[in-house]
Amino acid sequence: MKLYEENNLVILEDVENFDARAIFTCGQAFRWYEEKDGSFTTVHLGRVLNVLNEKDRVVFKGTNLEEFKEIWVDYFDLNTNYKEIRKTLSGNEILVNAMEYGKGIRILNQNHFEMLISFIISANNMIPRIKKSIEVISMRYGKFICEDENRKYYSFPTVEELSNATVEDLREFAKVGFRDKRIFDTVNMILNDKIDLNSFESLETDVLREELLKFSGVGNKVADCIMLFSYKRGEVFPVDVWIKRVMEKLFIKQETPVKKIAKEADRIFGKYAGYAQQYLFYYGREEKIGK
DNA sequence: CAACAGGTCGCTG
DNA sequence: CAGCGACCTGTT
Repeated sequence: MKLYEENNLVILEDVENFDARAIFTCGQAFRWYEEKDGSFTTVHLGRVLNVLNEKDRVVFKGTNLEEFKEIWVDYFDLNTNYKEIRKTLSGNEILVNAMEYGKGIRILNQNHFEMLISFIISANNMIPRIKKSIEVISMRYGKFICEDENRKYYSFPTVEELSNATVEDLREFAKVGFRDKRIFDTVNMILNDKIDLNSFESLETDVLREELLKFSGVGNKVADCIMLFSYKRGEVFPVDVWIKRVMEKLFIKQETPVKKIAKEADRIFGKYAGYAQQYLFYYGREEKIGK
C-alpha cells in the first residue's frame, strides 16, 4: 500500500482490495452519494470526502495526507489485511465465489452514536428510506459543513444535538415511523445515564452486546451491526432476511431459525464471520439469492 | 389496493 | 422464554 499527496488529492496505490462501490453499497453505510463520474462522496466526523476508483489507484478529494492518516485510514480499515482474511476463509468453496464477487469490500469503522441511531432506523426498513431519514436528521440537528455544486453537507448530530428532537419531529420530518420513540428513548438514556459509547470499546464482545441490547430499538441484529461496523468486532454475524436466505440456500439447505443461523455461521466462518457476512450479503443481494 | 421491505417490542402461554 | 401479531412509510 502506497499513500501520497498530489495536487491537493490523496492517492492510494498498490491496494488490492478497495472497491468504493462495494464498500458503500454492501449495507454497512448510509451516508454516501454516488456522483455522475462514478465516484462516491461520504460524510464522516464532520468531514466530506470524495472517493474515486481508477484503474490501479484510489483518489481521495477533500482531505490531505496528514488528516487521511489521522481519520480515514482507520475509517477505511486500511490497516487490516483483507487478502489474508480471504485466504483464511477460502477453505469454503461457496464463500470463495462470494469473495471473488465482492473482493473490494472493506468493513468501515464508523462513529458509534451514528451507527446506533442509523441501525435503530434500519429495523424493518429499506435502504433508500433509511438514507433519507438520516439525511433529514443530519440537516435538522447536525452542523452545516460545506456546500458544493451537488448538495449541502451536514454532520450527523451529537447526542446533545439530537436530544433537541422531539418524538413528533422525528416522525413528521425524518419519517422514521414507529422508530421515533425508540430513537428518543435511546438518546435520553445516553444523556440521563451519562453513557459514554467510547468506553464500550474495551468491553468483551458478549458484554458489549448486552450493553447495546439495553437501548430501545436495539435487538440482536441491530446490536451485531453496530458491533461490526463501529466496534471492530469482525467475529459477529448479523442475521437479516437476506443473510438468512443466503445461508439457507447455499449452506444449510433448509429453513432455519435466525438464532441457529448465527450459530452455524460462527461454526463455519469462525473469527472472520463478520467479513464473510459482508461478502455473502453483497453477493446475495446483487444476485437475489433465495428470492 | 394488498403486499412487502435490512426487526423489535410487548403480550401470551 | 419461545411464539406471534402489530407496526410507519413508500413503492410495486
